[in-house]
Amino acid sequence: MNRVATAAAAPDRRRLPRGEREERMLDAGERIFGRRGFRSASMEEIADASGITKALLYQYFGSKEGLYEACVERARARLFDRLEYEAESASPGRDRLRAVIAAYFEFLDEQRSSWWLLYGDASMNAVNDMRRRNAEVIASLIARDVEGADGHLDEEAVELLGHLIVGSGEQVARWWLERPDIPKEQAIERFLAATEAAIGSVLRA
Amino acid sequence: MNRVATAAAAPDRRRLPRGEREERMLDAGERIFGRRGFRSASMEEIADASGITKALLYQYFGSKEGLYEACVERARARLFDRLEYEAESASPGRDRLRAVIAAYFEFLDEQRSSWWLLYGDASMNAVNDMRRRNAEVIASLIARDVEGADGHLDEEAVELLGHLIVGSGEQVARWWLERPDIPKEQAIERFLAATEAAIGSVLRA
Amino acid sequence: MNRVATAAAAPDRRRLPRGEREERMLDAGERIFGRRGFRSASMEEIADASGITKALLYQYFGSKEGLYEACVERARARLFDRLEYEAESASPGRDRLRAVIAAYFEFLDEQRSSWWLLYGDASMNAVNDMRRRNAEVIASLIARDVEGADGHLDEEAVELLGHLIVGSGEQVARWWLERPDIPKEQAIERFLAATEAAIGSVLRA
Amino acid sequence: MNRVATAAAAPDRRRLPRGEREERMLDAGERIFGRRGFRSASMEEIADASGITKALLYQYFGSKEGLYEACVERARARLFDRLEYEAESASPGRDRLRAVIAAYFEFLDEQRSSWWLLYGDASMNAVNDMRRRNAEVIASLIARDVEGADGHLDEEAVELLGHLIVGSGEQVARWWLERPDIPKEQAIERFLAATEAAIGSVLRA
DNA sequence: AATGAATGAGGATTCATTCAT
DNA sequence: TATGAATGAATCCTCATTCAT
Repeated sequence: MNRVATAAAAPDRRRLPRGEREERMLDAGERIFGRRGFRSASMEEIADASGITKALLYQYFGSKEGLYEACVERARARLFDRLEYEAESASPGRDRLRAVIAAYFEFLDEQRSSWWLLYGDASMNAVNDMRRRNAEVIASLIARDVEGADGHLDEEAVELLGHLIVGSGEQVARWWLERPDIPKEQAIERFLAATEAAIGSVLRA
Repeated sequence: MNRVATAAAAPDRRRLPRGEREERMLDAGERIFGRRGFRSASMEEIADASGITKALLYQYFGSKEGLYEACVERARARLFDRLEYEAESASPGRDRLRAVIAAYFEFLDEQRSSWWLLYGDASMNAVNDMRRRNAEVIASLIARDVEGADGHLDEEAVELLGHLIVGSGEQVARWWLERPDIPKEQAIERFLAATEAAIGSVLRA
Repeated sequence: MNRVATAAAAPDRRRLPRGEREERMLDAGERIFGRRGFRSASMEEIADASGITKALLYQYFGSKEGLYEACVERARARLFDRLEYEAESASPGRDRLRAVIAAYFEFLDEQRSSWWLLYGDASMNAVNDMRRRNAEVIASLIARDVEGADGHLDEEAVELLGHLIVGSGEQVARWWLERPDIPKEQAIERFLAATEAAIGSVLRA
Repeated sequence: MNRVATAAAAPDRRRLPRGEREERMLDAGERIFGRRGFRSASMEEIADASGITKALLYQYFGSKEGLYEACVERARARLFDRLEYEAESASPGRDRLRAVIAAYFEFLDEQRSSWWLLYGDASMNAVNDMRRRNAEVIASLIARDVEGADGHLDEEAVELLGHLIVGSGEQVARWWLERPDIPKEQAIERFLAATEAAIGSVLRA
């Protein structure tokens, strides 16, 4: 019964548009995976947390791993959309780098819940793939700036820098998030200084 | 029964001194955890691989987690003993840094099997604890060198550098181990350049 | 698949209403716990005996202890529903007491299989809790009869009587069930005589 | 080394006379079985608690069940030696009954640790056997008193009384030990009144 | 007489996943 | 589309017990 319901008022069950249901599942997944890690999280708990049944989770995402990947992907997109937007908006050079790094720390600060998906379970392929992709994006940002200035470019040096920055960003984030006494601005300036110096030094060599 | 055996050669069954058995269990643990990750590895498989029964594994290490931690600890010790030895042997400054970094890449190259224990499952506390300890060791190495030269020292800057180097070292390792075409010396020089520049730049700021 | 089955007769597999399955699990639990005792009984065996999988047992009862408690509870209810029904039906005084005691021996005689759940594993909390509750019920039956007659009442004396009767009933049952040569009526009359005398003597004191 | 030691000063290891070692094992068994129940208690824990090795436990008692039975037996002896001593010392009739019951409550009060062995795990044969033996002892005490007075005797009535008293004594003990506010004397008087009345009423019938 | 190393077997519990409805 | 009932397969861990020394 309750079939003909005004779309707006229907309080909780049934008849959510596909997109919205999906979003809720991802929210729950993010929360639970974040809390427990991939292996320890159970589909049961995720289903409960999103208020739908396990069977539906499988209909939407196929498997636990599928759901996990979708969660990681969404979290990554949230971060990188922002970083790329900052990169576009700022003028090249040091300012652009600062803008991107600042946005990164901003993100960490705001989205503590989802950060785990980005750095969490290193044993998952999805996480390592993401690290690789992130390194590539960073490498290409570097390449663009440098190319502009100079014209030629050592591909592999830039690649190494991409990974180096991804790794340092990850561990510095882990550290900073547990040190609430360190002011964000200080962390940003130092990370910026280190990164800029590293890039310069490697590319100049 | 009691087949006539030369006391020395009796290969593996029964009555080994505690230390030796322990070593074999850790070997097996390292191998299997490395192959499968913490959660997917089963105590059964590890027991089989070390030629003993699960029960004995529990008698020695108390729990799966206990065994895992012992494995991580041993692998870490192998690495850091070496790094610290190099740090002692070399003269301060750039040479010392190069010696340590070179030893690090050497280790990666030789001990692919155990590297996973160091960087493997970020969801395990043991791994994160290890990252923290490693960052502290690195920070104190930096501090020693810098103090010598100058006398005062920004504690938190050095701390950040410790974590930054741990993180970049981890991800650069991950990358380099999958790129057999990149010569070790090149990787070392670039990582050295980046690291030295980062240290200098952060401490000078 | 889906062998042509008359909807009604399909004997046991798949898709039973919750209540019915539950009942069958409890039957099996009662049988197996009764045979082996709590600790020696295995969930495996109980699952097999009820024709389902262990997992379902856990879905319904949460744990072995949960299942055990449910079994004890059901057996206790079977007994006490009957005793209380008899107590209501009979007229106060000696007749009521005889009716209740007779019903108790009747129950013992008919439900040998479930009696173990009531007196079985004294080390289980569930059993001790049950003894306490039974003592309370008996105490309140006594209290009602006596109050009617007289008006005032020593609470603690009645409490002691409740426990005394629970204990003697338990052990006399244990004894009588192993002495098939003792006629039920004789046992009833003697237990009645003892109980009535005990009540009178304690309350009069 | 340390072979020729003065018997008195040898601090802890080796060279305990058999009897004393055995006593320590039984002490530990009593403590641990009492705390955990038969099935949950582990030989490991008992060995640790008595400061000797599991293997020795097996050498002395053969099996876990053997050890348990020895513990039960010793505890039972402690109680019944006392009860029988009281029975001998007192003059026949009501005084004797009171003396025995008083000694019983005394024992409960003093030996809370061992009481569990007497009433503990109803699923163990040893406990049920003991209940039977206790019932027989009590029956024979009753028989002796009554015979003296009168000459003839209904065997089965006395037998029932034995079990009735064992059972009520057990449950009343369970109750009283959890009700520290009930004075011992009151409990004794009431239990005495009930028991005497029960005996009288059954034997007269 | 006493030990510590070692084992075999079993048991509870959990989970991803499927299927009838 | 959505559900709740059901499963099969693993997995960790514990224990009584034995045996070489």
